[in-house]
Amino acid sequence: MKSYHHGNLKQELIDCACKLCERDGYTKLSIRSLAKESGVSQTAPYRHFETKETLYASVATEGFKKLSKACHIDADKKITKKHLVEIGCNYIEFGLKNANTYDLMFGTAVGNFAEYPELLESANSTYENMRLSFSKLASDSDEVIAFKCITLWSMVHGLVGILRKVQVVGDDFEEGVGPISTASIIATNLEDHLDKVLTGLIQN
Amino acid sequence: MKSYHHGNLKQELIDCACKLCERDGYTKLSIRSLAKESGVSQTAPYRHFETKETLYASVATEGFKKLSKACHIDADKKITKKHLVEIGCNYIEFGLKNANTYDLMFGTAVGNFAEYPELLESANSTYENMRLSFSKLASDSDEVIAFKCITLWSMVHGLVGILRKVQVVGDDFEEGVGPISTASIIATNLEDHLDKVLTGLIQN
DNA sequence: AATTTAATGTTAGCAGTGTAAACATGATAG
DNA sequence: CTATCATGTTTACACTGCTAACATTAAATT
Repeated sequence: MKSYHHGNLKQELIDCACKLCERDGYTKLSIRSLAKESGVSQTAPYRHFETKETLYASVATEGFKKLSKACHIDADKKITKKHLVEIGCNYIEFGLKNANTYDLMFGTAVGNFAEYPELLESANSTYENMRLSFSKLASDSDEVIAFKCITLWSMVHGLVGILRKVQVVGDDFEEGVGPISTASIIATNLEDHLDKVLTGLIQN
Repeated sequence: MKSYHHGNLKQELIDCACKLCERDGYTKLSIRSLAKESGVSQTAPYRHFETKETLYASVATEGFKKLSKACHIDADKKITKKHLVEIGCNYIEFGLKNANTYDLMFGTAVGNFAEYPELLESANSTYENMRLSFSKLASDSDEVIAFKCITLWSMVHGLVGILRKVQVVGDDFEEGVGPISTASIIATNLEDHLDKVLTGLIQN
């Protein structure tokens, strides 16, 4: 016989939401189905999440934590360009392998991060980690470091978007000239590619 | 007295959808509200759009046409790096000024472009235009041109995403070091920025 | 010109959604 | 032991995408 109180509902809902979000995309996720999945009444989740956006925020928070971890390289030692390439590759790999979660993190489903302290914290910490890596690469000023950081971020973020989108666009172009084949070449030589575009950004 | 047949419903629905999509975001758009707006019964749109995704596809198609136009530079004459920077700036400007439409075009709301011939055509033609511009810049091989094109595209696409996202992330960093202030510097010096990152990509 | 057909509209209704309000249960603090 | 409060349930509302059956009228065929 099951007890009236679940005991660990909030965490179970988040875990389940993360799983379903990644499997079907966040648009397919409904609070009701989530509740059913956890064997609980359809409005029970509202005791833990004020609105659906709050739930989204929790899933996105988990996403940023994972992204942060994926992009972390443990090096007290001096960081080289190679490390940055590695960070970029890991970032892109995360974006491609967790595409649906990535959409939630960088789309408009959660309107204002500032309303969700944990989300804000995890997102900022992802940025901060990247920034630290750059700061270990060269003795640039803080402003220059921040600049390089945003630039790298937008590069890898853009690659994730385009590499994904291009797979969905028909390829009635000549061999080797269309977006799909081109993107797939880039995708299979990610390291080389990142190395190349990073060269314009940093020296050494 | 109004006639039973509207006469131009499909186009009116598309126009209205474009407007509402851009104003409120595509998630807020409902077929029913759209129908009401056009003074027609709630299921009338289904005579012109099989599913909601079909409607999305039409809006996205309009978006790609506008983007294509925004990125077009008329130059039979030789193209320079400056022109590419201009294309990039126009692209980013479009993405920022038509953010909600841009989401529809590059998000997952329309799953498979190949199912919507007009959308496919308009998206591919946007790419083809960019490619042509690059081909007039230098006498590279087709493969190299395609490569540069995808690279530029992912750069500007990424900048659109990050510049937008960053505005939504709280900025509890030191002055000039956080993502918001950094991004805003980039945004207000877009030309310089693009020029810099493009330099690694092309020579001349 | 008359008639059939196909395109385009309407009405009614289903199943699913987010969310609020009122109530039930039971863990915990006094 | 009792009162409180977090957490669960039931019920209900307004909204959504979409389907089926029917109505109207423009266009095609005879």
